[in-house]
Amino acid sequence: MVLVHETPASRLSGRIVETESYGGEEDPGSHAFRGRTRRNAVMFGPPGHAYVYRSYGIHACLNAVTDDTDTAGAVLIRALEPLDGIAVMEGNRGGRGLSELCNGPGKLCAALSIGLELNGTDLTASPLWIERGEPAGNVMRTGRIGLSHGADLQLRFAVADSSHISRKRPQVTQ
DNA sequence: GCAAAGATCCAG
DNA sequence: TGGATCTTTGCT
Repeated sequence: MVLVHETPASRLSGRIVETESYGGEEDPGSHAFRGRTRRNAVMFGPPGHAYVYRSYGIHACLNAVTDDTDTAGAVLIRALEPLDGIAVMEGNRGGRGLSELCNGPGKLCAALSIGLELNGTDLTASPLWIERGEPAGNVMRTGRIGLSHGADLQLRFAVADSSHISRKRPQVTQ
């Protein structure tokens, strides 16, 4: 799968190499765990929309809403392998190495100029969308990262041989 | 109204 | 290893 953000200046895209999935009230690690709130309202909306939230007051993180209306569920995009607009991404990220451009949820949003103004946008009718790319290679399944609850659930998926994922040797491999 | 924690990142 | 930095949330 390939994430594309078409900006007025350039086309920015990258192959999705790492994701985590989040559920609803049954998932203690999800923003939707305690029900619908102002921030996570998009997760309860129709699928195919972008859920962008602010993390630690500084970073933006991008999710794709997956479950049907009134059922919370989303996939967090955690890392990309840069494809189009690499020079622009390096500029957005302050001139980092290629493997440092998008190897984290906050980083890839900075690189692709994805901000909170894109929260709730329809991924099928906006400058931001996801399209089918080459099939992923060796996909490993591990525990989710950075959570204080539900981190033991094996809901993180990453391409094992990619050099663009956030962590090389995770806790558990399949 | 106030306090605390958070799906992170970077520098030292 | 800890600081930056600020919004959302829940409790008083």
